Amino acid sequence: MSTDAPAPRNRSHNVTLTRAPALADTLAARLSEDIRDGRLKPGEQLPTEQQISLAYGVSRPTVREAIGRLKHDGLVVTRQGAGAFVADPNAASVFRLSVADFSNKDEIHNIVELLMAVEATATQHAAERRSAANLAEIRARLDAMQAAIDRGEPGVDEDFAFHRAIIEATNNPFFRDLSDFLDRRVRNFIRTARLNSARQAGLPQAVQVEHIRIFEAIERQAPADAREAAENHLRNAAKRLERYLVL
Amino acid sequence: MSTDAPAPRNRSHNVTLTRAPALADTLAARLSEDIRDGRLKPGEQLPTEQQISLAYGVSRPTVREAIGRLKHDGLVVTRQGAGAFVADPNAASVFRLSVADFSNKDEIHNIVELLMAVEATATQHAAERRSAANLAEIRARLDAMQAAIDRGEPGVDEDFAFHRAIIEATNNPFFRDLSDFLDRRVRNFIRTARLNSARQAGLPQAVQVEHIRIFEAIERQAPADAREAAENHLRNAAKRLERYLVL
DNA sequence: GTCACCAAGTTGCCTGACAAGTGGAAATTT
DNA sequence: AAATTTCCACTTGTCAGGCAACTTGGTGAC
Repeated sequence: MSTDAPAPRNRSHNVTLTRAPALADTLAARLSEDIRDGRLKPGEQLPTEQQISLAYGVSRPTVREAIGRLKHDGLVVTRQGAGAFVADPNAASVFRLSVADFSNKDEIHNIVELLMAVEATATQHAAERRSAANLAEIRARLDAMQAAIDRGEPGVDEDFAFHRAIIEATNNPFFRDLSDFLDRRVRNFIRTARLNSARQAGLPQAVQVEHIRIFEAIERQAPADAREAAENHLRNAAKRLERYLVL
Repeated sequence: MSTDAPAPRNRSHNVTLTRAPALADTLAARLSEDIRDGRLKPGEQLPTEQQISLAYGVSRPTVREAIGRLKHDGLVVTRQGAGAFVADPNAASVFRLSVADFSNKDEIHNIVELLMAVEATATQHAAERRSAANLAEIRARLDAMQAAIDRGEPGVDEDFAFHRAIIEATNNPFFRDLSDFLDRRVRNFIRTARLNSARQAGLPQAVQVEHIRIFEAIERQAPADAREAAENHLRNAAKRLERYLVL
């Protein structure tokens, strides 16, 4: 009944799926679901490491690794000697956004929607409070983009750098980090989905016209115009994305 | 020179700060910085677990735990038999937003700014595509808020639920999760900072008037009006927050 | 020159053990 | 009997050592 039970031999339980998802990860995912779906309520104590270890047929280090993840994500807090407890969601200080299956069309749509919201507002803020240095940097990126176009290149990197310079001008690290992540995600998707055809035959120049409108609004510090220009640009970009998605 | 070197005895190296930050956490933070600051470049191989173990004077399980965190955050990828490598930031599929020191006034300001951007756009989308069920839920939350006010309560929970019902109507989990996090964070700050005085003497009713404007815009599916009403509400809320912050 | 094979190195996971901290029950005192 | 102290079982944090699975580069056979 106590702790001297013979250690269960369960190597055969190895889930060995293709490209092993790592035991700790699957366990962490399960516990994480238990919390999010309310099977484990805030403040409630988790089973002890040993109990989980027995219940799931994995070793304690593996359980510790899984719980460590949850702790890292702010879902649980542990107190040495006492146990592990489900954290109060109101006090959680870390937000985790996982874009899992990027082949899902809805997911892309939702991501792009969030991207539009963040970048449009960021562009507005940039117009409100860009410094002279910010403006110079943005102009430099715009010129670099034009140079790339003149060389006949699609200029994806220059495009990204232009937007990044604008976001930087918001002087808000949360906008910067989130926008950076979303932007990378979408651009990477476009790249891997081999939609580069979208960047052909005069399209870059059309994009550049929209960039210029954004730049000019930021230059004359007109927030409303900047937002509208950004919204227009993003709307068109989303439209181009949609169009090439169906192909 | 090989692996038979005597295990270093370094229990005295225990950093024992107040409320022990856990060895693995500090190690993960250091490695994480190395990556973010570019001392470790994308694609580059990390030192082996054993090397790190020796270098930092901790055991291999601890190193594993730290690397596990980085893996979880999408900063590194590991290949059994090969090693651990810094992940390509373009391919990173998880975004992590950590709101560390919440006593910092700038940080609050930045968070609120992001919250405003997300919720205003979310409210707009809610007006665009709320279902009848969504609308009913939002109305129920609005009524519950009114009931709380009539009972003379501040109705913070009802307020939160009202906003949550709106966000839910966007039908976009990214908006929902991010907004949920930011909202909780700000409200929790207000609570702990004992600014409840902000919720006195007719203020709830003033807030409710703004809520009603938002609700009506969503009801008649007027996106622009909904956004404007939400922006107005959030601007006022931010103003109230600022005012009570200086006290 | 090409290909199969092997050995060293690395991560993934396990067992067993001890230290540090917690909380409640038992023992002691009032 | 009630209050206080002491102590012990339990839990998490960390360590050591070991084996299995996998990768990679080099070596030898052809």
